[in-house]
Amino acid sequence: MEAHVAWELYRSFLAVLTEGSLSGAARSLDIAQPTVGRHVAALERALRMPLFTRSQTGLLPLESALALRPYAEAMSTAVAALERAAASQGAGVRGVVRITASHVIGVEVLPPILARVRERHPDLQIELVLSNRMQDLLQREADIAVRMARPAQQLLIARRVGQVDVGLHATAQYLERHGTPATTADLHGHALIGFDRPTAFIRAASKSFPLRRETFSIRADSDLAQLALIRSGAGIGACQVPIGRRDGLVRVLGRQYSLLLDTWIVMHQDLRSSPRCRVTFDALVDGLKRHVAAPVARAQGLAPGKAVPKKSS
Amino acid sequence: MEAHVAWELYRSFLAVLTEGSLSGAARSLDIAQPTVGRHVAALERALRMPLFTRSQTGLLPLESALALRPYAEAMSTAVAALERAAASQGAGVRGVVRITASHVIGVEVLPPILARVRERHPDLQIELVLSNRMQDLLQREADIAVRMARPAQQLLIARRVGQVDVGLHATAQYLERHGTPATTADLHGHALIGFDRPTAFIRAASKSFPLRRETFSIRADSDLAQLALIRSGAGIGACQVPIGRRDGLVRVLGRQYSLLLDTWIVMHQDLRSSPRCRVTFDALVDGLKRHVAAPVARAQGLAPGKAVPKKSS
DNA sequence: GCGCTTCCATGCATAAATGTATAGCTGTTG
DNA sequence: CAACAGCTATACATTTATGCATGGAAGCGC
Repeated sequence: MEAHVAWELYRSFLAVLTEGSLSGAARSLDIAQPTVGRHVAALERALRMPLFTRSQTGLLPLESALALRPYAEAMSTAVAALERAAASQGAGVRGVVRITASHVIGVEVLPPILARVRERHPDLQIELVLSNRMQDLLQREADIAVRMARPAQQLLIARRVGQVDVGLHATAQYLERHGTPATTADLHGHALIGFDRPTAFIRAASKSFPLRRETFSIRADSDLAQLALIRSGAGIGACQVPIGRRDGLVRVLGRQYSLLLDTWIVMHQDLRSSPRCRVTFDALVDGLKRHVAAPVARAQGLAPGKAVPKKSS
Repeated sequence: MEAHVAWELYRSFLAVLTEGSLSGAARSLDIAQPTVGRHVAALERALRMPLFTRSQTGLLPLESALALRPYAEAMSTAVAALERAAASQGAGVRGVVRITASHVIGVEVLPPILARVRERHPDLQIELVLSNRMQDLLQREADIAVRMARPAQQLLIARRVGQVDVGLHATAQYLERHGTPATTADLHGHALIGFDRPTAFIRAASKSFPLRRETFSIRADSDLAQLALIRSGAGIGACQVPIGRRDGLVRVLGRQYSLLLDTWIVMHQDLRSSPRCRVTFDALVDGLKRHVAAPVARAQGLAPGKAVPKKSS
């Protein structure tokens, strides 16, 4: 490894890795193809190891290159975060905020909240990254995350917005046709919508009630697909109670099947002083509190208000 | 913010930030001072914001520069990690491993363990980073960490090596001169060695027994200093039981003052396949298990073996 | 098999970044 | 107050990196 490796080389290296060819990398970086080729060659010389096997169809990364890839990606996300921060400098709510959330939250819950923020702050730009892996706040892949677990890192600011209840739901039409199950045993013979391969979350949920792949007659790994299936009357499946309620779904077996998920809004503490993040953070806390707490916890408990229809517990 | 900011500029930016002057940065990067000046100017132009106020005595970073600093540092640590990984490519146990641990562990416990590893693997180089903030594994500031808490990130491999017991200790000479306290009340009047400003760890410990600054007649924030004070017979203070035992210290009030710390060895899972990290990880697990478990848990409990002398509980 | 596209590698003219030398300013020291 | 050491900024020669044009090789579709 030579004295100084120019950081540019790493940028080209990563581009080749993601594009799969010198030409592609050159296009994406808006530089000339020979330049990228020279960068890769220089890097290989500097690190004293081959990184790719050249062919006429592109560059095939060697194991060594793959091993280095995560680090180059870390550089890249750092650059992205820096430039995001730079673009948002100065007072006022402007610039880009990247939010990460689960697919369901991102599709079903966040849009109206974000629309409202944007209306109040037209100079604010929002990027929504939907992903179920949530490890990326420290690396600054996102500025703010909506999570279903208390974050353990002390560099993060976390605000709990409450617990969201997950229960079994179906459409009224489905239940009219197939009957409303009154006990767990009644679920047999129903079209149950569930997961295909278990995720970490499902494994955790299995502690409350046994869940096996074979239990379900309709399987989909995408939460959104499951939700869509429930909505279209395909059967009985799990979804967040506030969403089911909003969409006129009927909750089945009530609190017998209930999974309370802690919900947190999380942000890196460095961003506390950034107006754009501050505002978005507060809006998310507010919006999700409204989504999570008010109608649900009460409908679930004993408080008055519009109760979930046809509760059968 | 302009289309493409050369990554080199960020390197120079960070160097100026840490060195405080263009000339200093140039020296540290081994390039010419005007080059660094041009880099900073180019970056300011690209980001459309001033970053420093120039003076004849150096460059003073503006708030904007300070806000961007963490990101530039993230880039830098990514580069360091990449180059570390690159240097250790190929089979065999060679290259650099960075280990982070608390000051006490790093000074009192790790050296013999690391010496043994190094003897077995002469091509292995070890960097020891002592710090009580432990947030840095994901950012790859270090490859392996010795922690006192279960890590919550799922990208990390963690192995529990047991619980290390922390108790009150003093030298035999001190106790001969001042008497051995038999009850908590007896501690009054003794020279108690403790913290100056409470840390997160101390706040957590306070849940077990009340700790206040005023309790102590000798205060030092450095764990190592406290340990040195105990060793030199200055008074009674807390230290890890295995260390006290090894150094011939006498435990005071035995299990009445006992704080059990879970001890974990943690590594990023990407490094699993790296022989150098693998070997070091295993050696740390083994060495710390030996340090933590064997003599202590037994001496503390009821198993036979060389008991801690003069136990007074 | 022929054209078409896409890829990498090479040679060469040009543009860009770098280093050297130097001037000017500031703060410190005797 | 003069000498000195440290810093930045500028001018200019030179090295270095880049882009462009081109050649050859491989895959794809007709």
